[in-house]
Amino acid sequence: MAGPDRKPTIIDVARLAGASIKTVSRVINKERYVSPDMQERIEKAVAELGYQPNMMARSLASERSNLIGHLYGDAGGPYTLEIQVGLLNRCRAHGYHLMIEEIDYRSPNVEQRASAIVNQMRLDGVVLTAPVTDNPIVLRILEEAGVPYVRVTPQQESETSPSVRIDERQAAYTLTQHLLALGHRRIGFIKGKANHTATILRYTGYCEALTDAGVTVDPVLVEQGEFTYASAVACARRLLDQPHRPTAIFASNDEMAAAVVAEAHNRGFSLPANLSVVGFDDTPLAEMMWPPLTTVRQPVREMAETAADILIGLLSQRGKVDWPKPVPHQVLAHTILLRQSTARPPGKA
Amino acid sequence: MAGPDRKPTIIDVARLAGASIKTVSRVINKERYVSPDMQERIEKAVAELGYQPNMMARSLASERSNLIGHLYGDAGGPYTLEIQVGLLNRCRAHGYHLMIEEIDYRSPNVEQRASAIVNQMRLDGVVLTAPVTDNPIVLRILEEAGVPYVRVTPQQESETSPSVRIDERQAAYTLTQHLLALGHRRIGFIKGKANHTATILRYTGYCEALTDAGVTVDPVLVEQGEFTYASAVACARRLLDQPHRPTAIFASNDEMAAAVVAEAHNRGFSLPANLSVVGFDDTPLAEMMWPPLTTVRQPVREMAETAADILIGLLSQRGKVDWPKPVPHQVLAHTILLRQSTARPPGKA
DNA sequence: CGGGAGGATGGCACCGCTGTCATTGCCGCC
DNA sequence: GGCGGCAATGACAGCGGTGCCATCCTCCCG
Repeated sequence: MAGPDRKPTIIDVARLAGASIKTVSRVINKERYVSPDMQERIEKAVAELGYQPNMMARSLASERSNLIGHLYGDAGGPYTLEIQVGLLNRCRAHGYHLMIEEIDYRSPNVEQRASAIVNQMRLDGVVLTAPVTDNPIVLRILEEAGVPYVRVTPQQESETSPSVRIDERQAAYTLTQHLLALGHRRIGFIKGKANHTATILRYTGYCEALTDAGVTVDPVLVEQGEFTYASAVACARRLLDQPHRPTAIFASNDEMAAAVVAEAHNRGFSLPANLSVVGFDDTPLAEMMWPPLTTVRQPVREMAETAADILIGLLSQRGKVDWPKPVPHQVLAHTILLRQSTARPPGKA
Repeated sequence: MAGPDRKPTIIDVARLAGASIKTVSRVINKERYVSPDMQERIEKAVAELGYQPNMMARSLASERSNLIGHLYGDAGGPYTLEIQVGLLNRCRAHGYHLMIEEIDYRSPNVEQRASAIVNQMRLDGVVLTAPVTDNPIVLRILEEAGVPYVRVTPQQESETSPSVRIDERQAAYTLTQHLLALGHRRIGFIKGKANHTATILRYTGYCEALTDAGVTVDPVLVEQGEFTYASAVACARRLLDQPHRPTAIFASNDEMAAAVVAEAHNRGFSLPANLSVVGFDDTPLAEMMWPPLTTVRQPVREMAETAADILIGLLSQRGKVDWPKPVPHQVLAHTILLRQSTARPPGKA
C-alpha cells in the first residue's frame, strides 16, 4: 500500500483521468463547462490518488490565498478565544484558513510588522479586534494593500470597512435601569481603561440612565479602573471606604466586578444583601463566581461569525463590485443576564 | 509618493541593485557568499522598494512553508489561548506564522480533515494539544506526511515525537499532602472526564498521597466529574449530602472547584473554615473567585513556547539529522499556589 | 445547408521564488 | 608558471497550479 512517495500533483490526476491539467483544475474549482462523465472520471482519479491541491501553488497562480487573518492586540482572555472560535467556524465552512497574528500596537515598528503580515502572506482578508480596530497605522496599511477587512467593535464606524458590534451604551443603560428599579440610588461605577471605546460607551449608558431617572451622577461614586482585577480592587476599596457608601456598584467588566465582590467578601459583607454588583461581558467567570454575577452578554462568537460572513461574502464577489456601499455595520443583540449578585438595597425590603 | 501599483518582486530589486535574482535571493535568505558591498546595495534596494518576499512563491519553490499549525480539539478556554500566545511568541521570533485549526475528533471524517490541513497547507510542523494529542488517526496522518510534530501533555510519550508536559501526578500528590498536613483526613475527590490523561494522573497522585500518609482511599468520597462546572455541582451535592461529609474537596480542575465553592456557599458554609477546596490549573478564575483558590499552576505558556522551540529547532536542522534520538520529552516545573480556600479542618484549631 | 452561438476541452505562458549547476576571477602552492 | 580550490555571481529550469486564448464540436436557426 505504500503509494508513490511523492505527493500526487494535478498532473498525475490529469494523466490518470486522461484529461488535460486545465480540465482537472476546472473540476477542482467547481467551474462550469465540464461534461458529467469527464467530471466523474476526474473525481475518481482524485479520490484514487488522494490528491490534495497545493495551496501554495494555487495562491501563487491565482492571487488568492484562501487565508484570513485575525489581527489583535493583547491576548484578551476568553474574548479573543471566542472570537477565534467564531472565525474558525466560518472559515472552515467556506474553505478558508485562519492565520492569527498578534501585533504589539505600542511598538515602534507596528508599521513594519503589519505590513509584513499583510503583504508577505498575501492575506485575502482580515478581521480586526480591539485594540487594533482603530489603529491608524494598521488601517492605513490594510487600505494601501487593498486588503478587505472587517472590524469588531470599532470606536468609529468608517465608510470603507464594515463592522460588527453590540450597542454597549444601551446595554449599560438597561443594566443601570435594573439597579434603579431595584431601588438603588447611590450606584458606584468603575470605568475601564481610559480611551477605550467600551469604557466611554458603558459610562455614557450609566450616566444617561441615572439622569433619565432623575438621579444626579455623583463624581465621588465614579472610579477610574483599567479593566483589570488589580485595578478594581483599589477602586472598590475607595468606594466602600466612603462614609455614605454606594449600595450597588457597576463595574465596567466582569473581572473588575469580581474584584468588587472579593473586596466586599473581605469586609464580611453578605452579597447581594449588603451590596449589589453588576459586571459586563459575561465571561465564564461570571457564572462561576459566587454569587453568580448579573451582567451583560455580548454574543462574541456570533459577532465573529458575522464578521467572517461579511468578509467572506465580500471576497466571493471580488472583482464584480469593488465594495458594496454603504458598507454594512451590524449591530447584534445583547442579553442582560440577571443573576444573583443584585437585590434591593439594604433597608428597602 | 504613489509608487508602482504592483507589489515589487525580487526581479525589481535585482534590477535596481544591478544584481541577479539569485543573488538577491541569497541576501534575503542570509546565505553565505555575498560580498559586503553587493549585500549593501541589495539591502538598499529592498528598503527603497519596500520589497516583501512573497511567501507563497517562496514556499512553492522551496518546499518550506514557514507555517506552523496548532491543532486542537475543543476550544478549551483559557488554556488554548495561553498555548496560542506561547506559540505565537516563538513563531514571531523565528519568522514562522501560526495557523490554527480546530479538528472535531469525534467526527467521522477526522482523517479527511486532518489530511486536508496538513497536506493542502504544507505545514512545516504541528503542535498538538489535548484532546488530539493522542488521536491515532491524526498521528498517523502526520507520520505519513512526514510532518514533524510536538505534543503538549500527551497521554503516552512516543519515540517518534517530542512532548512537553508537567508532572501532574506529582502536583496532585503535593497538593493532597498539603491538605493532609493541615489535618484533613476525609478528603473528597472529583475526577475529570473519564479517559483523559489528566484525570488519571491527578487521581493517582491523590491516591498515592493518601496511601503514603496511611489514609485509606474511601470510594464514597470519590466522584466522577467531567471537568465542567455543571458536572461538578452534582458531585459536590452528593459529597456534601453525606452524613459524615468530607472536610476538604480536591476538584480535578478549577472550574469544578468553583462549583464546589458555589455549592458550599449555597449551603451557608463559611469558607475555608467549614470546608477546604483545592483545584488544578490556576485559570484566571482561581484568583478572582472568593475565596481565592489554592491550586496548581501549569506553566502553560511556557510549555507552548518550549514546544515551539523544539519544533523550530527540529525544522532548522531538517535534512541534516532526520530526527534526533531519543526525541526530547520535557517536563516543566509546576507551582503549588497556596491561597485562601484551604485551612485546618473544623474542630482542629 | 451555411453560419453563428456556446459548451467542452486543451495549450501555454506565467505567478515569484529557490535549487542546481556553470562560470568567473583570484589566491596560494608546488 | 600552471593548477587546484574556493569565494562570488549568474543562468535556467522548475515548484504546482491558474488565466487567457485557441480549438473543436454540436446544435439551432434562418
